[in-house]
Parts: sequence; structure tokens; C-alpha cells
Amino acid sequence: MSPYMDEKLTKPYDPQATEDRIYQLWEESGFFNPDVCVQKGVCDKDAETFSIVLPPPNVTGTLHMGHSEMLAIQDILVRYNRMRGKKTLWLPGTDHAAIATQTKVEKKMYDEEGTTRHDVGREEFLKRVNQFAKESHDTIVHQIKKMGSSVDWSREAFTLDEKRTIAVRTAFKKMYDDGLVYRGHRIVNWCPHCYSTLSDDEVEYKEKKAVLYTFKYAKDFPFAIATTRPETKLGDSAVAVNPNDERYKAHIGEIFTVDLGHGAQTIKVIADEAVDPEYGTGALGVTPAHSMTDYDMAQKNDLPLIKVIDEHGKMTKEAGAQYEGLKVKEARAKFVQWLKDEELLLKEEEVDQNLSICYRCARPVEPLPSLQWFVNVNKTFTIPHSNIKGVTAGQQITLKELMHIVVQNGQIQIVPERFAKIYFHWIENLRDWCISRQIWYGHQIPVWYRDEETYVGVEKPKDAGWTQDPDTLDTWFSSGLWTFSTLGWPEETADLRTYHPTAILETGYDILFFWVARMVLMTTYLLGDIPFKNVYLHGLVRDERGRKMSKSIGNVIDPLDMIKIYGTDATRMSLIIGTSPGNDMKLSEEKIKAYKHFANKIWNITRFVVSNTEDTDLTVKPELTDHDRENLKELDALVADITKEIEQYHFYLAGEKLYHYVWHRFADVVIEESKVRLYGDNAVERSSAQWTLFHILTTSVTLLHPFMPFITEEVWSMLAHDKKNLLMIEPWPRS
RNA sequence: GGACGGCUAGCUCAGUUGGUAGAGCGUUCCCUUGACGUGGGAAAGGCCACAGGUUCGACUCCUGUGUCGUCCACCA
Repeated sequence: MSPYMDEKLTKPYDPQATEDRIYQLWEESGFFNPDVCVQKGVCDKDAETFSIVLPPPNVTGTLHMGHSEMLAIQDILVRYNRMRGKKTLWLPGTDHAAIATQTKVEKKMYDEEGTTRHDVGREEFLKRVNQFAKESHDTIVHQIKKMGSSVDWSREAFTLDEKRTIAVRTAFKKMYDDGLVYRGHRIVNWCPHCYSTLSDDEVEYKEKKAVLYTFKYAKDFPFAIATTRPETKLGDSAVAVNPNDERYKAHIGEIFTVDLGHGAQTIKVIADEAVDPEYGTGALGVTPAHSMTDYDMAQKNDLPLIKVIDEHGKMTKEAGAQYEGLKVKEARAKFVQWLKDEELLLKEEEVDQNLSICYRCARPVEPLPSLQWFVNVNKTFTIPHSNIKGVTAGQQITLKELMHIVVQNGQIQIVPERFAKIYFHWIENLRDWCISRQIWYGHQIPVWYRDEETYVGVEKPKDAGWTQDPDTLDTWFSSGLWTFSTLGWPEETADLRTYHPTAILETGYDILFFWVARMVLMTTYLLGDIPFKNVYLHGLVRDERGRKMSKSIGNVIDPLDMIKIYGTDATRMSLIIGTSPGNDMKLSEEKIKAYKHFANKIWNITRFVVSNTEDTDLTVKPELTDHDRENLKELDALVADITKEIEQYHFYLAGEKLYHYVWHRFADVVIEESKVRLYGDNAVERSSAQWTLFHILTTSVTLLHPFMPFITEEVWSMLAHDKKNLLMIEPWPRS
């Protein structure tokens, strides 16, 4: 018991002088690591576990408010459960973020030395990316610590480290052996600028004005077609009409030979339900090589693919000598001119078009045929064992079905619930997942070729003459394994047995498909289990006007700036209160400031309580007045309420209720009423008030700890009680 | 085209088993009271988007409309 008030308490609360010191204290205690907690008796060896994996931030990224929000929510969950006596693990790591990182380094190289990756070669380029990632890694880790995150750094992982590489290759090989991974010549989303494939989810859409051209393939062709991409028509092999369209019915099955100025081209009239008779002329030029839907029609009707656009976004030889090498737009102008000259062009009109663009560079995506690796989501395979409700070992099942069933049967609960519907809808529309990328940074595909042979394995084949597939895997392939690759899979480690499935995955709704769904896919397939029992989706942090925070608008609020000015606790509270799962939040500096005031209030309450209880032995509970009994009853009700709200993931409510209680009940009412009693000469009233104030304060900071870990830990250390432990391992109050 | 979400005090948002509404910030007035002016006290301010329906009673449930936004699909 300290007889004197800590000197710090005589001054206003200074987060800057407190937070780093406290974080170091926590780290040194080892309690972020559940093994240490077991060793030191903080929790039982057989205690119930609570585990979450940190959604790994991009290794080359910097902390933004979205990260802060996610770290705050997860830290609340983790600290709460640790205090509840669970064996609690929060496993951190970073993501190599293949294309994002590669692009960053390429840009840096180009800006600084004017070189491209091809100038320096693959090996040298990767050396540079790795170096860059390594440096950047320390920045993001430091920033995660600044948020107060109680993650177990001893278990830190990286999606591209050695262990994760083994996991990725093991997963790939298993899928290959089961026929779920295949190499095929398919129409893929191709970004000529990034020079790589994109998955369907990486394609975004933008409304744009476009010209719809109506023209005939030839003067004697019986009808016209309409298109916004005339240049692709050089690769047409059919024209499709609706089978019920009376205008064209008679022509179905006819075959025409036309010449669009680059030689003979065979056009067959086919029927397909997908054709809308109302649009354009009701007849659709089928370009199997450069349209997903046209490709499907081509498959059904056995039509040839004529690739007229190449990977650089330029016309190929097949488009004709006069077009070869031209950019798409140039070719379009030239071909339209040709149509005009030939008097084949009937109409030009402006229409709205939904243009496919690359999510990274926002440039148009070219669908084109390419030899790539895919995950087959519709192929049945035999699941060797299963912890999945409704699925038994040995059953025939598809990846799609697995993804669907674990949410359908409630084994995975999504908060807010409405996202389950969105998830199901996504699965329904899901096509095979293109997983190969033509970039260098990432997991190189574990496939080796020698002449006509193909070898798939975890290790490179021993004998000579093998060449590894140059492509790398979609970054989400490796992050899909995250909940168990971080725990040691494919080895059957104690961690894997203890902490998997994880309790909850907390992330932004914007990566529900990219990541959450892929984790479900990988885990159900590889482990026959779920990756997590709950999914909590937070909204996006926007600026005070509801706009996305972006560098170009200049409306970015940097969490580190806010931490510096207002402290981490205030920043965390501002991201928790007034928000609800799945809904975007608007953040302003004013809001953060308000919680800085709250931190100060806690500080001043502490000063008041400490200075008025210093002369008393608080370990002995005195006789309590009825009034104080009422006060404690109210506190008990608060404990029950806060516990309930956290259990239900209502952090915003728990935080708000704590704020309200501490300020407007405890400070404004209980403390105010206590003054007369503390300064009066009734000994019973006085000691009852002292004990009660002290008890309410210790309970309040305990309840507040998950939300505002720094100030509460600091206050705890200055209270004159017999509890020497850190607040972070103090048992959660019972009501 | 389909689905989903928001629409509650000037602003940002809560409101979970239906009983005519709350918080923060802001505004106005008062208070150098011995924890705190990063404070305290008081006050103003809302036909809870609109229209129907269920009900003794609806911000809360149902139907429809409007509006803003998001996601998905896609017409070439």
C-alpha cells in the first residue's frame, strides 16, 4: 500500500508518457502468450480456449483507421476473454499482398532509377521486394503495438515465410491430386496494364458512356448486329439470336462466310436464351475469345476461338495485318472507318455501359483466352473426415457445397446476420477461381515441367531438367489458409489441436468474398472443419462527410497522429462507440477529442478517490450504509449488463454504457453525494463511502480495461490495494 | 435487372423480445464549490422519411412509396 499519491496523479493524464511504458510492461510480462498464462497460473491448463487470428495487414502497408478499428474490436474481445480466465490467443502476422507489394516496388524502382522488373530480372527483383517488405514490416508491427494490441508476438507469422510456404504447397498438391486444381485454357479476366490475370472478385465495374455501333457483317448478310466493341468482331465466329425471336428464327443454323477486310470469316447463326431480343437489333455477334458469355455459347455450339487481342491489349495477327499491333482503341477507330467506307455501318448511338475495370489500376479488363491454373468449385471429391454438421467422412461433395453448408447449418454465425444472404448469393454465382498470377512476388506455383511431364509437389523434384511454373498464386490462396497455417499445419501441432477452430474472425465486410469465403473453402476442404465459429464484420471508416478516406482527397485521418494528440484509448473509444457491425462509420477528430476528455475524467476521478482514501485500510470491508448498498447494487447491474453486451458483440453499447455510468452516475452523482459524507464527522458514513468509492473505481477500470487498456492499467497501478498483478490478467468482475 | 442497408435533436449516431424517444459534439444561460473549466448545473431542440395495415397502443411488426448508399449480376 502506497501511503502517498503517485506524483503523476497530481498532473493531468498524459497518454504520451504512459502508453509505451505500459505496453512494454505487458510485453515483458509475457501474458500475451497463453502458454505463459498457464505457467503462471493466470488460467487453467485445461481452461476453455479463445483464439483469433489477426487479419494480416499488408506487410508494406501503414496503419490506417480501418486497421485501428479492427485492432480495437479484436483487442476488446481478447482482453475480455483473457480476463474471463480463458486460454486466450491472438495470433498476429502480416500478408505479403503479392500484387500490391510488387506494384509498390515496381513504382519505386521506376521513379528512382527508371528501371522495370524485367531490366533487373526475377532474382534481383525479388531480392529488392523482400528487402522492402522486411523494412516495411517493422513499421506496421510498431503501429500495431501503438494501438495496444495484446497479440502474441512469439507466434507471429507471415503469409510468405517458410512454414506458410509448406502449407501453401501442401494445400496445392492435395487439391491437385483431388482434381480440384487444374490447368486449363479458359477465358480469364486479364489486365493488360498489370499484365496479369484477375479473379472474378478483383474485377470492378464503372458506369461509362460508350458508342453502340449497329452494322452488318456484309452487304448480303440478312440482318445487323450491335456492339460497343466493334474491333472484337474481327474475332467473331457466330451471331446469336433468341430462339423465340420471329425475326431471325428462319436463319438459325445458317452459316455465312463474310470478309471484314482481313480475310474469310465464318459466321454461324445460333440460338441462345441469353440473348435479349429488346437490346440493339436482337442479334449478338459472338466473340468467343473475348467475352465470358460468348465463350459459354461457343462451348455449347462448338465454335472456334479467334484471339484478336493479346496480353498487351494490342491486336493480334489474326485480326488482320492492317490491325496487328494496334491498340484496341486505334483498331476500333480504324475498323469503324472501314465499316463506314463499306457502307456497312447503320447506326451509332451513345449508351451507358458498365465497363469492367481492374481493382488495382482501374484500367479496362480484357477478357481473353489463356492457359491458367484454376480451383474447380463444382467438382465432387471424397471428404476424408469431417467435423462439419451434416457432412460425413467419405461423402462426395463439392467446394461450393462445403462453403454453403457450414453457414447454412449455423456452424458459422455471421454478424450481422444479413451478410449470410450476401454470402450465399455470392456462392451461387461462383465460377472456378483463377489462382495463377503473372507476377513475380508471391508463392510460385509448386509445379515443375520437363518436356511433356508435369510434377506437382511440396519440394522441387530431385532430378535434373525441371522448370518451375513461372507464375505465382493469388495472394488469397495463402491467406485462405491463415487460421491453421499460422498454427503449424500441415504438422499436427499442439497449437493446432488447441486453438483451431478459432473463436471468431473479425474483419471488414469488404473482404467477405476475397478472404472470409476463401478461408471457409480452404478449411472445410483441407481440415474437414470450420475456420472460425463466428464472423464479425465491421463497417468501413469514412470521413466526417461519409467519404472514403483517400490520399487524393486529403481527408485521411492518420491514427498515429490521433494517438499522439489524444492517446490510444481515446482513439479506440471513438472507433467503438456509435458504430454497429456491418455499417460504415463517420469519424471526426472532434469525436476522438471527446474521449480524450473522458480519459481525463477517469484520471480525475482516480485522483479524487485516492486522495480521499489514502488514510484508510481498504482491504477491510467496513459496515456499509443502505445508500452505498444501493450504489453497489447498481454497479452489480452494470457488470451484468456490460458482460452481456460484450458476449453479444455489442461493443458499441458496452462502451457507451460504461462511459455513461462512469461519468454521469459515478462522477456526477455518487462522488458528488459522497463529499458531504467524506468531509463530515460520521465515521460509519465516511468509511462506507470510502470503501464504496474505491470499490466502484476498481470495478469500473476493470470493466473499462478492454476498451481503454492503457489508462486503466495505469490507474490500477496507482491504486493502493493489495493486488500486485497487472490489470490485464485481473479476473473479470462477477455480478 | 436482383439483393441489402440508411433515412431518429443543428451534426454524428444509439434505441434487441411494441408502452408516444436517448448519447456525444454543437447551441443558450448560470457557476473561480477544496477530483476535474479536458469541469459542474440548467435549458432549448425531434408529427423517429412518407402512406397504409396489424394492435388498446408502433421509432420498434407487416405492405407499399420516396430518397441516399452499397453489393451482385449484366445487354453484346
